[in-house]
Parts: sequence; structure tokens; C-alpha cells
Amino acid sequence: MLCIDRYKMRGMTSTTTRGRPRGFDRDAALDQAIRLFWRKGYEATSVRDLSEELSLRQPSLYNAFGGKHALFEEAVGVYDRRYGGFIDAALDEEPTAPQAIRRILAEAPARYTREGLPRGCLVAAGDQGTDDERIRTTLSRLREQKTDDIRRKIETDMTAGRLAGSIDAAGQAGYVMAVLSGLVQRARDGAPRRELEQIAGVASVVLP
Amino acid sequence: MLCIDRYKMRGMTSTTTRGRPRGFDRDAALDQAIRLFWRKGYEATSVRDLSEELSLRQPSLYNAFGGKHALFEEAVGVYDRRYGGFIDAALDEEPTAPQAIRRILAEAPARYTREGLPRGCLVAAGDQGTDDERIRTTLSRLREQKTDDIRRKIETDMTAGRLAGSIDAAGQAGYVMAVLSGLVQRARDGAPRRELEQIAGVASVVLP
DNA sequence: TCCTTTTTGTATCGATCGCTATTTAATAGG
DNA sequence: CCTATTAAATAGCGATCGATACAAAAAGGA
Repeated sequence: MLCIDRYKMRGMTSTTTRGRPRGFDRDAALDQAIRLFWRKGYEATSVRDLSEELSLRQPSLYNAFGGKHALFEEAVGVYDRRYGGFIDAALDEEPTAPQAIRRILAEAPARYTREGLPRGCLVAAGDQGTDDERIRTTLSRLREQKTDDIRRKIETDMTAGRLAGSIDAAGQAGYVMAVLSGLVQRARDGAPRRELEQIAGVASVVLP
Repeated sequence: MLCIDRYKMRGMTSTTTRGRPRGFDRDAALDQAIRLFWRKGYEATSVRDLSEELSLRQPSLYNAFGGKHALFEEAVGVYDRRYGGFIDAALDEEPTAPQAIRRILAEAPARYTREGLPRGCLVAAGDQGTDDERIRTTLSRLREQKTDDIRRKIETDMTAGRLAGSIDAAGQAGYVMAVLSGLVQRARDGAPRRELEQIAGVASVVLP
């Protein structure tokens, strides 16, 4: 089989790579790795699990992705853009912070219980049960970024006079992220979507 | 050293056990095991970690506790009574559900960031990152029990007329547990107690 | 056609996992 | 004393962990 990224641009001319062509679709394999890490977490996913799920021998996996840790980092990056973007979308598209947060809480239950995809969120739960400090830091930073995004959205409304200046923007943002984290936990516990929707409904009552 | 539980009651007469006496304090060792499981979770805690932390050789550990799984189950049971009882206490001691829930949310930030103890909650996070279905089920059931306790407290208020009959008791209870779960996650991420208090403060606004 | 380069499949590596067989030490009952 | 019983200490079990050495296979460039 022909590899997709076999033809690369170097400078202004396209060149072909030498050597035996890759026998599998790297992007498709990465997507399967994303789902496995998403479902089981970093620590509970073994290289042999990945090798079996992606139908790759271990040397091919290491040759294509570098190793378990490098594969996870790459998987998280693609996940965030491909599957985890509903928070960014809400913050970008909704005109006010309350509307954006309401939309986030309204969409989260469905997002965390999608048919044919693992439950919960790789960024929120992928580092559970691991001692690896690099993994924890990577995901912790991503979560912190989302929290900051929400806080800034609230602060924008406050400076524009749409929200009272007395509001605790950081507290509100942390609250939203904590509720999402709780929803992820419940989803991974096997709670039905209906229950997540009830919880999100109650959580939305707080909002200004 | 002399073992504490070496003298057992059999029928109405006290008897002594034969054989070499145990050379360590079983209860103290169990408490150290609780703290290690609490800090690292079931999967990330190896039997060698336990052996080192409790200053026991592995055969002594297996002889006294049966194995990693049995030790964890026993640790969870003691943890729930020794460290995790603030939810039950609030539900028992406060006269109404809103008061109990407010107290739970008010106490949780300190509970999850106690000096000299691991962050978070063993019951809420101890099964993170494990495939072992027995472990997941044990902790999942405990969490479900707490949720039911809160729900019943709310329903008691409703039937007594202290709360409106239109309230979604299960949703409210699930909401409280989801917020606690989120607080645990933040605590284990290293968030300062002040941040947890802000989040809990926002979360309390929902309550009737 | 050769040579170089890259991927593939086989067959491991050393480390660590949970666990235990075996022997020695320490107590009580007789 | 001797025997029975229990615990401690040494050493190692088979399985799995992440990662690789090595050689055969498949492509392009000369």
C-alpha cells in the first residue's frame, strides 16, 4: 500500500522518499491510538494493546511514532482538534460568556457519551492512574488553558459592562471545569446520558 | 514486638494464639497502605511500593492481608470510616438537605487538601487508571451509595414539605457528587485550597 | 544491475509486575 | 524437652511491561 505522506514538499519542489513504502495509513492508525488512549487512559494502555488495535507490529509502531509517550503526545494534540473542540467553539461563536458556558454545559452530556466513541474526555481523564510526570503536565496544562479561556471570556463581558464587576471570573471558570470533570467521571462510570443532562441542568442554574 | 490483636475472644473465654507472634502493628501498616493507595491509586501502587512503605517483606504482607486486591478492599473499608465520613456526618447531623449539602460543599475543599494526608479522596479517585473490574465496581458502588444518601435526604425534605415537590432530587444529588468529583480532580492536580473554596462557593449558589 | 534507504517480521532484551515455595525463627501446648 | 503452629527472610516463579537488534523485503537513484 502507498503511504499518504510519502510525498513531501522540500523547498519549492515536491520530492519522493526512498526506501520501502509504509504499509499502513499513519493517520488512521493514529486515530485508533487516540480512541484506545481515550478509552483506557495512558497507563492502562500497553504497547501490545496498541500494536493489536492498530494491526501493527511493535517495530512498525516505534518506527512510525517513536514510542508510547511520543504517540500519546501526538494523539492528544490531534484529539484536542478533532474531538475536543466543543469548548473552544462555544467560546468563539457565542457572543457572551453566559451563553457560551450554557452551551458548553448543554453540549457536554452528549459529547461525553457519543455513540461509537469512548466515554468522557481524553484531556480530562487520560492521565488518571499514571505516575509519569510528563503525561500529567501535558494534560494539566491543556486543562489550565481551557480554564483560562473561559475566565477571559467572562472578564471580557465584565469590562464591557455586560456582567457585574463583582463576579469571581476565576471561580466561575474553575467551577465550569470542575463540573465538566465531574461529568466525565460519571460518564466513565457508565452513567446514562440522561443523568449527565440532569446534572448539567442543575449546574447551569448558577450562571448569571 | 507483640501483636495487638494476638489475643482473641473465642466464645466466652479469652485465648492466646500459638506460633510466632507478628512483628509489626497490623493496624498501623494498614493505615500506611490506605495513604499510599489514596495518594497513587490502586493501579499505580505496586506490591513492592507497599512492601517498602510499610517496611514489610512481601511474604509478610501477603500473610497479613492476603494480596494487593484484598488489602485494597480492606483499606477502602477503613478509609471510608476513618477519613471519608464527612458526607455521612453532614447528612446525619444537619436537619435539612440544603444545610447538609452546603456543609458538604463547604468542608470538601479542606477535606481534600489536608496537611499530612494525600489530596483528594480514595473512593472518588482510587480506581482511576485500572482495568480491574472488581476495583471499579467496589468504588463505583460506594459512590452510588453516597449519591443515594444525598438523594434520600432531599426527598425527606420534599415529603415533609420543606422543599418544593418539583425539585429533581436525583439530579441535585448527582450534581453534588459531580462537583465533589471535580474538586477531587482539581485537588489532585495540585490546585490550592483557596481555588477549591472558590469553586465550592460558586457551586453552592445553585442550592435551594 | 547494484547500492542506499526505509519498512517489515521475528525474536527477543532487561526491568518490573503480582505472587509464592521454601527454609529458618519464635512462640504455645504437651 | 518435643511437637505444632505461625511469622519472617531469602529467593525466585511465570507473566507482562516498554523498547530493540537483526535480517529480509521493497522501493528509488545511480
